[in-house]
Amino acid sequence: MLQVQMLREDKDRILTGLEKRNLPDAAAKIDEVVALDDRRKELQTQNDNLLAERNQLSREIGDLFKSGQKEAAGSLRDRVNVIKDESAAIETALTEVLTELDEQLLQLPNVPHALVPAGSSAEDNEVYQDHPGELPTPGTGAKPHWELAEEYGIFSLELGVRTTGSGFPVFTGQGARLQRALVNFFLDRNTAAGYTEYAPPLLVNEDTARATGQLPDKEGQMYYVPEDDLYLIPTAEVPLTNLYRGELLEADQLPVRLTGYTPCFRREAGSYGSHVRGLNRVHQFDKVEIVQITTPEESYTKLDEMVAHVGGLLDELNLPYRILRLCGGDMGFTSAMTFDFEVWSAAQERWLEVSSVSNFETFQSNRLKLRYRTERGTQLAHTLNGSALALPRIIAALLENNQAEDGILLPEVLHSYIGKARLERIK
RNA sequence: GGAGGAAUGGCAGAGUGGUUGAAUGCACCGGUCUUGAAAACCGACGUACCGCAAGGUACCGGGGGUUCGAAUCCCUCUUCCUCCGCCA
Repeated sequence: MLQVQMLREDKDRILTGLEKRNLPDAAAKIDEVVALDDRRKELQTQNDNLLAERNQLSREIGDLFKSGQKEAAGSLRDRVNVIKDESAAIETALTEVLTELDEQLLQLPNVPHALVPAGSSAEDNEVYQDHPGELPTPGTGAKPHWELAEEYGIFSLELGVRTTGSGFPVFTGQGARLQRALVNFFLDRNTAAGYTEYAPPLLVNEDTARATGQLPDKEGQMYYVPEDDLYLIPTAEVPLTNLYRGELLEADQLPVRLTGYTPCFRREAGSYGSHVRGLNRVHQFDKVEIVQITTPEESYTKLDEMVAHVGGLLDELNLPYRILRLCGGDMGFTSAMTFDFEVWSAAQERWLEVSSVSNFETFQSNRLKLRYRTERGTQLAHTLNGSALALPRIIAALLENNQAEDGILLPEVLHSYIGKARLERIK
């Protein structure tokens, strides 16, 4: 959530930024928020003054009672009762203004960083780091991962339909082992890089979902359990970042680095078709996430650091990838800058997104009330997160890119995790 | 699910209607003393909002109520602890 103070002091920069998102009527929306906040201040000041008078009179009434001056106390009490009525009326108005202000503020997306390109769709994304050299060509007859999955017994969508419904893959045998191997590999690398491992809850309450920005923006994308008013997490970002909701950190506690493995649940309402075959888009998938909490001065350095870390994981897996800097129109609601990692899927001959690394600046921390102490007082921290990494498309790419006569050749870093160097056909 | 108990500042822990934003101890920070450290002593020590400032307002788990006045009384919700039941 944007801070009103920022809207007041930095309107031009914010407008320039929001234009990159093609947000209609941005200027009018900002003006309205500021006007509401003006009204808020006015009402609050009025009310504070009334309450100050009430407190003063109450003290006098107390003194009068002690000295036995009952009549004098009575007349003061009448005056206090008048004040109470006035104050109640102002508070009603204040609550209305606050509600409206909150609603307006909730609708404003984060302001893209100056380096974020303008644009309306994925086509306007900037190729930040292209894959060097030729893309691998596995040769004619290369099979897409959903065919390989059958041949090698990696996962079954049919079994998922039996237990649950479409889009819930069941990993089997060496496929399940591969998945576990990748999770362990990622967690080991992340913890070695200084991230502390957490295993958070997979269901979260409404406050948590709102603080990281999933609500109200992505309401329909999350599975919801009405009985208990809980949401299944769409990413570990939600519980991990909320671990620090409401905290006031000392400067020497920063940066905070967290990592966690969780299944992720996404309704993906309305996306069907050939481009979502196999593991390309599923309702439940495994992901290892990294999160950082840091200062405004350091957050973009940390973003670079996280991008480098994720790139290192893909290097180790020997997967061809490129890095995109998302344009304003393609970026998430809460982000100020996002880098997407895409791996090349040789058989499908297309890029698959496997990681998204973002700096949210103070957008989340404002909702989280996540601050740290400086010499000049408290300040909102910056939050960042990224996938390191999302599993299904990594598996898809590993299968497709590494298929050979004698099996699927696994990258060396995985050998010890999976106990063998290649996956074998089961039929 | 049932029956009890509890929730106060970074921590521990007073406070059951009136200058209590809150005693006291510990921790932390500044200082005195010391060659240095410890000890001792002195001082400072919550957050948010409004205000140029002085200052004002709010906050003692959340919400609501009673009262001139609530950390303190009432209602309600949440969480934690103990016991019983159920259970991976």
